[in-house]
Amino acid sequence: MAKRVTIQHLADELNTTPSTVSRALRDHPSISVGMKKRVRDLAILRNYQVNSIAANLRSGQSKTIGVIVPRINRDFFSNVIAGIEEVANKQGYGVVICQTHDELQQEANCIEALLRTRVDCILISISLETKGFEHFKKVIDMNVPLVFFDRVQESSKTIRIVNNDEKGAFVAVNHLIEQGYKRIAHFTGPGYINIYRNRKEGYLKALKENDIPIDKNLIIENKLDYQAGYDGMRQVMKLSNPPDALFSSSDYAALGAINWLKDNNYKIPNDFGLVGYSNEKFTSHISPSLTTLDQHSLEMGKYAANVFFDRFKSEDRDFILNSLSINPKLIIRESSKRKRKV
Amino acid sequence: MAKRVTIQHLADELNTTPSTVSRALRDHPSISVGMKKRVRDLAILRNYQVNSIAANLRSGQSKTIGVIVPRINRDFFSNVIAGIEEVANKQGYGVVICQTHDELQQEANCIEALLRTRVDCILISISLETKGFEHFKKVIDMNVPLVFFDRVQESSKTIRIVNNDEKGAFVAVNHLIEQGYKRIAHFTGPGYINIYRNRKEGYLKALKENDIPIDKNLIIENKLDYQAGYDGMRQVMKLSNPPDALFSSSDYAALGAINWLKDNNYKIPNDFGLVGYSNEKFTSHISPSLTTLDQHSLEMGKYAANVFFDRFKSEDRDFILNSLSINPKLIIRESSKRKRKV
DNA sequence: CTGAAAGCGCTAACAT
DNA sequence: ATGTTAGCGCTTTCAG
Repeated sequence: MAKRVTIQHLADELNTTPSTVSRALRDHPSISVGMKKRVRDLAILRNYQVNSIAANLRSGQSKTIGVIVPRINRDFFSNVIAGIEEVANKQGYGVVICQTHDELQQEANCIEALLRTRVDCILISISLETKGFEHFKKVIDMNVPLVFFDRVQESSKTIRIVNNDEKGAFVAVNHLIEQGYKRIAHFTGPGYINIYRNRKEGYLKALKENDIPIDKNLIIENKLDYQAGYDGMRQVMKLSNPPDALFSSSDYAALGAINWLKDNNYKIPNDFGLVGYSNEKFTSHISPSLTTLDQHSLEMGKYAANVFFDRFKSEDRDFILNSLSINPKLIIRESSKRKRKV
Repeated sequence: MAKRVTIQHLADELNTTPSTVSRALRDHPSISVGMKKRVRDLAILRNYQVNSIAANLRSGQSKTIGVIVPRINRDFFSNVIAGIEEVANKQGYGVVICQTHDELQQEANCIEALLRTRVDCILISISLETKGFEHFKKVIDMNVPLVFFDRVQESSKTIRIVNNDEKGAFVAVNHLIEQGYKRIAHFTGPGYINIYRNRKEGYLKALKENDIPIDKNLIIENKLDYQAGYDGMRQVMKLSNPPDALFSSSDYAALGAINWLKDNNYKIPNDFGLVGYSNEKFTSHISPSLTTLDQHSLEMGKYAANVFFDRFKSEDRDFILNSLSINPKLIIRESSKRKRKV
């Protein structure tokens, strides 16, 4: 086991001190170019690697950002993460990712783990099970900046980056109405989660503005995964007065719905129109391709990370807003395009 | 900024010393139950959190495993990661994840970053661009255990966890032949990557054993993403003697192929049969659903992590194998089921 | 059963 | 421009 080479070794070999080596390595202005070169050459030669652990302990910061998401294999989240990484890396920060699998207990575990590793900041999109704020208390107590994105905790004063879900839903449902659909169903998630509640609001608002009566039987709250979508579709289509369109708060549930419709010989978009949410990659590859809302996930990640770097790092900016809202963009595809336009 | 509570604070308040507090917290046998209780109660009361950075510096290990994958938003990789996390967390280890986006430069960056943070082990599936071993040298030099999985570096003596890709491919192609397909095309990736080379071997072997002539025009090497699949399909179908089936080394490329076929009015599986690779979740949701090979991704992750814990941690096991091979499982779905059986 | 003391590798005031 | 010194928070001999 070759012991790892430290700053001390380099100093000894160059007949100088650790401080000089440290400074040389980090391009400190008051070190002569000659010394810098000698130090660096030797560092490379000896295959020296900074020990960030030691550096972090000393400097009191870990130079890493902790990110907590429900699951990493969603395009939405993996793009957000990519955005965070882009900004963080540019600032010399690392990113560590945890997934909660949409479980509250796992979320608490993730927080504990990140706190122990002394991340400088936590960016989080909460799990489906998260209602309370207790497990975030510790983060606040330890003075670790906390930024919520997408699925946020609203009972707190902490910063939030969200989509304008209500507006997105409103635009989506209006689009369906324009295409001539009359009875529009809606798949939604738990009402205590901002995004689902807001999307439902947008849905209701669009119906009202178009004088379409609201039918509670057409609003289904479920897990929003593939199977829930499949089952939900069957459920609403068995009504005496079934819908002719669906606005789903999730692309996965919309996919389930599409497959139920296909299995039962409905023609999309003629018999039935659909709009999903999130612009997951598969939505453009399936047939019919799925109309959906793009949430600018990459940008959302960048914003979230920048909140930390701007708000908590530099005092020179007067960053007073607590909540940043990004407008989603409707991507119209085959599943809802009943009328052809020029 | 409330300064964070340390072991020293607790010691002061209890009129004891840091060593005692440290031991009490870690359930050291030679601390009285009374003391343990007092320490722990106070720790909770004061909201004490170990500073892993300090602990790691002292103990010389970070208790974290570094994982490097091409991209996290593939079901295959995210499942492998889940497997790794499961094993690691059980051992009190954390996991940090890096993605290379299939770029060599990013891969090198990830390695550097993980080395700096002094991860205790690196588990990696290499990028599409990775041919050499140079950037792994440093890992070996620093005595950090290195485990390859799935896409592995074969020119080294390091441990590898792989699928039996050749066998998987062999089984897949045999299945197509059994279903009556006569001319089977193949989409593959760079030949210097084990998985693609081995799958191609399996494909060739199956053809040979069934006395089917090999036609090089039917073997396409591309990026294996959706677009490459779409374009590749067009390319082979324009041949004077086009294929009637495809074995694709990637589910995404197979999806592209399916869509080209649909766009051109081919009927699947009657006119054309397809088999993909990896059992990505979407393969069961599209129509026709895609026959593919499941790689036991979760298990692969567990194996990879356990290699570290068994081989590098405990000396009591004689773990001599350098390469562990897992048999993939053919999942037969609509895209290749031409003959109906009982 | 508990305390004293040293040190992990690095950084940064404070010298010189 | 470089050296001296102290210490980040924890663990771990070694002594009682």
